[in-house]
Amino acid sequence: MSSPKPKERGVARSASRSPAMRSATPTRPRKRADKSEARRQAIVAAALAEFCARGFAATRLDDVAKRAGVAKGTIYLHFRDKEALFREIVGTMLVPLVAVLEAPPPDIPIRQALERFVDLFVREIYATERRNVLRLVMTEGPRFPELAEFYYRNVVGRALAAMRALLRRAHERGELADDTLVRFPQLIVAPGMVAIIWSGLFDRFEPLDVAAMMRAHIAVLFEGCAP
Amino acid sequence: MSSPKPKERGVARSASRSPAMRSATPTRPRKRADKSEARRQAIVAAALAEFCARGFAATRLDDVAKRAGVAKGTIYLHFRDKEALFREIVGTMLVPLVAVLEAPPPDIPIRQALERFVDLFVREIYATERRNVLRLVMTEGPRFPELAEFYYRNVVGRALAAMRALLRRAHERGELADDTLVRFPQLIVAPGMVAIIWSGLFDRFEPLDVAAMMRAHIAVLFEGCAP
DNA sequence: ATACAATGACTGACTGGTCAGTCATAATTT
DNA sequence: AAATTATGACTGACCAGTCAGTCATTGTAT
Repeated sequence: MSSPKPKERGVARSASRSPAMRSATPTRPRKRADKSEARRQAIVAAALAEFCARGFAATRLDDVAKRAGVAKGTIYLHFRDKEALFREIVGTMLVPLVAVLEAPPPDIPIRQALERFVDLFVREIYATERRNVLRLVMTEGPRFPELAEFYYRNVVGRALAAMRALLRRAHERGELADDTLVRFPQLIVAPGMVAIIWSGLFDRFEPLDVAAMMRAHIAVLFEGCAP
Repeated sequence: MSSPKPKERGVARSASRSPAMRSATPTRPRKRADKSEARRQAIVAAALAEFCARGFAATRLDDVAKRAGVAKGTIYLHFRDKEALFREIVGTMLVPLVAVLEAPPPDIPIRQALERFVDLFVREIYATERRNVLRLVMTEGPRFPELAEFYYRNVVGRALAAMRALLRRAHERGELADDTLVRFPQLIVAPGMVAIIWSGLFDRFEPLDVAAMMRAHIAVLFEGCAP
């Protein structure tokens, strides 16, 4: 938190464009900054892979550097230390998605809204690297209290609040029999979380069709399982 | 698997009794072996706490020894290495519970059976150290393929199979509208898993009443959430 | 019963290897 | 040439695992 060595650029990076923009083709523009940014991306990608495979403590920065095709010292030009690199990864990749959840409430039946949510989850999280990021948060969170707090404030808390608002509106409109789901919005996402854990542990023994399971879940929630 | 140094005693320990049994009170018997066993227990308990708090890679055996009130070398008299100690812990604490699940199927309505299951989960897992063991498996499993396999074969797979059998019987008896839950028994336990993760990450921000949530879950499953 | 010897559980300083983070030097860009 | 960026050998801390030595307990002899 003290030494200002690596400028620890905030989230808004790669936005500016040098005012004295060279007249060269804009498709291969400023050499220096671009290469630097590309390296940064390579490091982030490599680190994500290594952290996912080994966890925070067991990941070696030598391996990250090798995978990124970069010398170890280069990592320290972009990130203050191992933890900063870790935080960059887990703090960056999921936040944008929350905004989608918080978007103006579509005026459709609640069941349809939940089905859209399931689609979004499968498509934008489960089928992408974000799934691994989520798993990282679940597995490393207990050892990084600030990370857990960040996630509660910026991801989980907000997502759950949006979900709750959606459900409450539906309840008020008479689309839900009671307020159970409003009180426990976790019940909606639980199968998704379990699927993420399952995929990391047991998929090789018994693969799980997440999309089917989550659709089935919504169906049971609405229709009940009694005959 | 090779050097026979720590005798790696199997499950059946503390069974034998020296033939030349001393006539002293049987309530405070053989001093040496008892102390040894007590130490072993202390090490296991200390290791469980440390592994839960820091994860496998970041746990120091020096700390385990200190917490157990024992010298580091002593650990190696009881366990071949750090991993053997880890496996002892996670491989021991949950298996016995599975037998309960596989017990002769009680002849009660499926909903009641599931409510019993929820009770069992809350009482015997969530409210005990076993919750932390389960979390350890979820968080460290991806890095210990044999551990994941052991768990699939001896815990998760068996528990899910028992659950599936229970649900299938209910379906055949006409107590369930379709086979959704038979195909995805994970849907029954999902809220429990989420609760375990939640407790490690977010309980300090927003505590979660697991028992209430799981009861609500069963209720929604059976009654549906439509008005 | 008392003394003496054998046992082996326990100890903790030590070793060898690993790895995060540094910095003098080299390469590249301007 | 000056400035910026990248490199990788190096350092020092850290830690799993070892082993020679200690001593309480147990067994044996007097």
